[in-house]
Amino acid sequence: MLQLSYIRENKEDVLKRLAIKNFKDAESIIDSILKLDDNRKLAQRQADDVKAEANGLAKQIGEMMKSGKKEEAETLKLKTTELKQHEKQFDDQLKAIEAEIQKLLVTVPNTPNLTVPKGKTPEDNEVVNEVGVIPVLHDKAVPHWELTTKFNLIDFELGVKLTGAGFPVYKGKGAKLQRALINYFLDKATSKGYNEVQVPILVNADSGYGTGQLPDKEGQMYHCQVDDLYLIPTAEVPITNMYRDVMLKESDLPIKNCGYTPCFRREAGSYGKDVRGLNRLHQFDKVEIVQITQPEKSYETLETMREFVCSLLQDLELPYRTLKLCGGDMSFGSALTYDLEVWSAAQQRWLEVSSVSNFETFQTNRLKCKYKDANGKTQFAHSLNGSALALPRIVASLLENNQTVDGIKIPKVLVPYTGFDFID
RNA sequence: GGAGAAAUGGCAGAGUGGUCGAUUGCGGCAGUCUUGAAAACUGUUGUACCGUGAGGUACCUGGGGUUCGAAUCCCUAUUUCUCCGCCA
Repeated sequence: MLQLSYIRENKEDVLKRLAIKNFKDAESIIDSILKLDDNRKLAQRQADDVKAEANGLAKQIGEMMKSGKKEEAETLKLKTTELKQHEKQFDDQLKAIEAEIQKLLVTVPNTPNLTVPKGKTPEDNEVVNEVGVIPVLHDKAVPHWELTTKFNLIDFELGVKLTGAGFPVYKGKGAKLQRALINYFLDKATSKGYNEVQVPILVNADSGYGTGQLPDKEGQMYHCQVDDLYLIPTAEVPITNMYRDVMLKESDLPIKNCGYTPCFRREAGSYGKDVRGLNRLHQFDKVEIVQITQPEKSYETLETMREFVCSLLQDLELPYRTLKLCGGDMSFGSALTYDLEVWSAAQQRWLEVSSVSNFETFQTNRLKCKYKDANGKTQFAHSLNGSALALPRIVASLLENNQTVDGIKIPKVLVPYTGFDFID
């Protein structure tokens, strides 16, 4: 959520940036917000004045009662009854305006960084680099959904029976490979100073609002209505919300957390060949990294996070490319996002495996996560997060890229974790 | 799941209808003393909003109510603790 004072002071800049994100009706919404805020100020002043008067009278009544001037007190009481009605009226008015402002404010996306490329579709994303060698497969090479069946690694049909499409059952070496990747990712993150946390995978609505999934992505999350809890779409939600309503000290920063969780996404509206096999699932595993930093350090931090994720892909010997997302392809709350995509050799396409973003104060404003700087001034911290990494598409490209006529090679770095170096 | 108790500032913990944004201690910050530090002593120390300012308003877990006036009384939600039951 943008800060109202920031919008007021930088209206032109905000509009210019929102245009990069192709946010429709930006000007009319911003104008409505500012106008409502003017009304809010007026309403508060009226409410405060009435309350001040009532408070003063109550104090007088108290003194009169004490000194035995009962009759005078009774006359004053009559006066306050009238004031009370005004008070309620102004209060209701104020509350209504505030609710209206909030309702509009949460629909405004974060302002992108000025270096974000203009554009509307994934085709407009800027390719930052391409690393690694695209493998040339043998004649009989097949996509991963055939390999997982052939080597009995994943049973998609069984998942359909247990739950539905998009909930695969991993078996044998397939299951072990999952565990190996998770452990490898966590070990590497903790070796870089990230503190490992294990968090709930169901969160309440406050947490959903805190990181911006609500109200923007309401329909994308599984919702347990009986208890009004949401299954997390990413560990970002619980991990970042650990700092909701928290006042940090500057010496606490940067905060670096990592955590493994399953992730749940309804993916309403997705279908077709792009969702085959492991390409798009309703439940998948992911290790997430989250940082909270001082504002002036967040972009530097974003780069180190991106480099960290790249190092994982290099270790896994997967060819990848880095994209700087254009305004139209960025998420609601992000100010700058890098996507990392691995090459899927049998499908002949790039698969997104990580998204690394700087949210600046967009989340911390909602979370009310502040810190005291060296001058004793409190201000919002910046929050960042990135996938490091999401498993399914990593598995897809590992299997496809490393297939030989006899079986599948496991990258060296994973062998200590899997206990095998070949699947056949 | 049943019965009871509780929720106050960064922390601990007073406060049971008016003079309470809230005693006190610890912690933090500043100063005195000291070569420096510790100890001791002195002062200071919540957040948000409105107002050019003086100042005003709100907040004692959240929400509602009673009252001229609520941290204090009532209702409700949530959480915690104790006892009982159940249980990976």
